[in-house]
Amino acid sequence: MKADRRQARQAEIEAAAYALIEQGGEGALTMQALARAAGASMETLYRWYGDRTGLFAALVARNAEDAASGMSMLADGDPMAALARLGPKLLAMVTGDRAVALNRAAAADPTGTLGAALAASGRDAVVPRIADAIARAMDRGALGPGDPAEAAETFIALLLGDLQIRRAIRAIPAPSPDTCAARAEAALAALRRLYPPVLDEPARTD
Amino acid sequence: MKADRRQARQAEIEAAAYALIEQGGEGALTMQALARAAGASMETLYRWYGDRTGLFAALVARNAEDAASGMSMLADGDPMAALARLGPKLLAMVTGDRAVALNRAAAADPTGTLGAALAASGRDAVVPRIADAIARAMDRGALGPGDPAEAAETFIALLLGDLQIRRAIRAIPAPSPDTCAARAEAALAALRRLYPPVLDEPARTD
DNA sequence: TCGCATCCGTAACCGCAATTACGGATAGCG
DNA sequence: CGCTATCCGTAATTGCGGTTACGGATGCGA
Repeated sequence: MKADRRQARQAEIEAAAYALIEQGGEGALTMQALARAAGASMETLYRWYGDRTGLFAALVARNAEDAASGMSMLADGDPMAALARLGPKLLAMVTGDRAVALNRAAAADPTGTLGAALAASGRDAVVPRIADAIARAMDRGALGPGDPAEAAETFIALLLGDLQIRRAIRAIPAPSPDTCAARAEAALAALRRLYPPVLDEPARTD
Repeated sequence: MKADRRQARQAEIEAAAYALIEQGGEGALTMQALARAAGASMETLYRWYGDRTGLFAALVARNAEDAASGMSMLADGDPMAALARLGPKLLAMVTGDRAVALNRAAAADPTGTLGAALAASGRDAVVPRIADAIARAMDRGALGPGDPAEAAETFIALLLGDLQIRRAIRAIPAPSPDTCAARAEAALAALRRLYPPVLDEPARTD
């Protein structure tokens, strides 16, 4: 099987895995169920992914790719506008069925491998970008001076709060897009009040 | 077995259960291991708790009792001082090994029973108390006017952030008491800046 | 065309832990 | 003193799902 063909096949398998997860929870993602749903054999699954944890690690990696592609908005343009666009999207993503299922799987993994991968490709990748955007906003005067890393942590705390753990334990349903938008807006407004811009020249829009 | 004797025996069993959890993770809490550690029989465990989920529910209930006893500080005296004392304790509790293990167990429970119990006896019990304290602080002028419930949510978000889910997936170790204290202080300071007290008479101390 | 590698489908194998069953001991109680 | 209820200790039972094994099909290079 040529390399690109195999890439495509893996994408199919992982898509089937996510379909199982989103439909029946991460408990529904058994190797047998995946083999049947993807039309693959056990032998292939184990040859390609090693074991069940490896499969989940691959899912984490794929999720990270998808997430990163939706985050390019942070790179350029008005940083505050970028944060305003990022907030709802990020919130919806981390409280979505996929991310929640991955979190549950990581919580159930005694080795911590999955959790480390999830954190590395998720939070640890996103927060520095947010800190960069905040630093640019501070440079422009759209936010008052301060430690960008600390401000980014505060923003994340305001935006996400404890929603993820509450989702993980099934205490709350997935928030609606409207809820995500409102919460993101409130988080950004609070960030502005915690780092109030100096008065004379509030911001640029270039 | 008389009722009080049985109460004491249950307390022993549940203490043994927590000891197992804190030592080897929630995966180490098997019914057999608990029976041996507590010197109890399978028959008794199943007669008293029904099944494994029932056992965890009992652990949640006991944890809630212990937590509530440490929260009486919110009732009286200076509300801001009460929040200042509560913050580090609450943060240390929800990121402690016990609470994290219960969260993991709830995440692994497909029925959501455990998660509902955990939320009801935990967050849903605490946040209204915090809102009450904030309302009193607003009345006294120690905080500026606003919606106490909303302010309580903000305080929780600032205090806890996403620490719980990161603990659950083993992305971070348990925070030290110093870290808890610093974070709680920062959260309260931020709350003051988001709800700045009016100038003339900042607070009372009665 | 032949041989090899890889894949599919299905069927074992296997360990683990929840759950159930049972015999012996002990305490309250008429 | 027997009787009953409850508990302890240990041993089956059971089901589930990860993992492994194997026979047949398919494609690809020599």
